[in-house]
Amino acid sequence: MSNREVRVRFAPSPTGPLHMGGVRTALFNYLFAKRHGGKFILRIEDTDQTRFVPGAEEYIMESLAWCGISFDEGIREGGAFGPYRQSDRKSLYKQYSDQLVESGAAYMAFDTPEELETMRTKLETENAAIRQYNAGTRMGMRNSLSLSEAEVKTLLAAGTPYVVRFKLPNNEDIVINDIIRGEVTFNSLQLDDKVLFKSDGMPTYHLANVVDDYLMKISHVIRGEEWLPSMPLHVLLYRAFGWEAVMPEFAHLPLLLKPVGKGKLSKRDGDKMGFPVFPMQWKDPETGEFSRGYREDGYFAEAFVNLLALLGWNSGTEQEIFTMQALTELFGFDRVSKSGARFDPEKAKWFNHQYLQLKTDAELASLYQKFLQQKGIKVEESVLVKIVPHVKQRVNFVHEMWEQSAFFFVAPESYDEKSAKKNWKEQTPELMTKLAEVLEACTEFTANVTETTVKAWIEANQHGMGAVMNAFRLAIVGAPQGPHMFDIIEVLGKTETLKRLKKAIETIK
RNA sequence: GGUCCAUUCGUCUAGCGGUUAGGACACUAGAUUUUCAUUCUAGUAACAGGGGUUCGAUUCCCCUAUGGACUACCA
Repeated sequence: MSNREVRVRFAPSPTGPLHMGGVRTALFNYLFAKRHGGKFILRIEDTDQTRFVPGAEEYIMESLAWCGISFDEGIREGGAFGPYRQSDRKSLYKQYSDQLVESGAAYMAFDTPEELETMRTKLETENAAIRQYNAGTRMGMRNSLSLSEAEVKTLLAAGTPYVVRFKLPNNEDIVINDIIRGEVTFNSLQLDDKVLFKSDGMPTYHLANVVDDYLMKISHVIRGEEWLPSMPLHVLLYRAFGWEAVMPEFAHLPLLLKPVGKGKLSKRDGDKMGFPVFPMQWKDPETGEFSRGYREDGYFAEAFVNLLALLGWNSGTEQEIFTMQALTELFGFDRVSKSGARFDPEKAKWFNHQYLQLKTDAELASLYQKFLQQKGIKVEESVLVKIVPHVKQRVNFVHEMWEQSAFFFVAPESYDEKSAKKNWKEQTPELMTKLAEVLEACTEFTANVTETTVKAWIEANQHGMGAVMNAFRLAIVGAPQGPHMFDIIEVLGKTETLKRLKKAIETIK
């Protein structure tokens, strides 16, 4: 690896919400930058004006901020290499395009979309081996290479729209080193003379990306595997510009695949299988349709980052839980795998479970209180601090604590029929009445004291643990669920406990 | 169709010529238990196939198969 300053960029296109695969690409860039004390840059690639989606740019920045992925330079952060939005750099690209045309590395093409379409279908029906617009076909098209100088002049004078195409070498092997994949070989005949500059006055991704990476002194291009096929074009561009000496190194990340079936992970999979594919909720400005997000679904940002980091990378140890800090110290491409990773929503939940257990009771109480507030339930945080430790290990998300602890806040309105049938026998009301007396007599209503007292009473009278406790649970909780009974009644307090017992005795038949 | 990339338990993965092929998620069983969970213990489960190279291949090479990506005046 060269010893120049590490400068990497995340270059999304603001055409919609950022997919979790995109977040992972950003994450790996960020980790690599931090690991090497380099800079991380956000560059917005919006050269296609027709695909602009309002709010997408903000969404990208907010999602990454939520994840704890920060930029050193970008449209908000500023920096010495700006502007960082390609539409704001528009005036810059034409000269580079012209430079290539002048040097003969590129040419002007006047073909209309219809003509291109005709060529493609013709080549397809002919079953031609090469269907690209390149050395094999370009002389049959209308461009500054096939037309005479006079014809080109006439077309230009008439204001005929044209694009600038890269002139690929004929039948040349291009061998490139990818940090993750090693040596990859392409032949120029299989590539095509890509459009570099569009007739609307904007550069295409290919030109803009190379020019900007050069101007921003990018040292490593880290992006998804879908870009691998255009790597040779980009390398050829660096050569054509004479920038090969400062060309960045390339690393193409494996893709995130669907949990089941074929293909890469898409929005549809999330809808179908009930998991988010976006970091945050997104409202489509056109349709008003909502897509769920990890944040809104109750995932901790740390858990989300952690699970993303392990999709395609591993530490080489058996450790699976990593803080962002730890990741920045350990991350390296030598441990990034080459093959695509199928996303497993079940394991995602497990990660959140792990992070939830790591939170302090006070933190969880505070988060849970916010959730309860939205539900219109007002509970003191001091009470929640007592409840949380009894339910946290049973849940993956803060909101799931509700179903595990609702009975703490609301006395049972009805009683689980199945459990009643099984546990509420003829002599149960009498037994519960006695139990109430035993509890009433407890001077201290802690779990410790009540448990010792009640158990002693059961034993002394040979009542049977199951007979008492199952009915007791039904009376207090209303269903066969929840934590340890004596922990529950300690939180409930003597008065409420006795009240519920009494009501159950009167109600359950 | 073409090009490129990939291929270890169902899934994420460790392995970098000699291992009882390891871990995690999920699953199953047992233990614990006042319910449901948790927890603990145990278990099922993989080198895509075929050729080489080698004393020896999961590991290196080739072919096949399968999967994926790309194949726009989109990124």
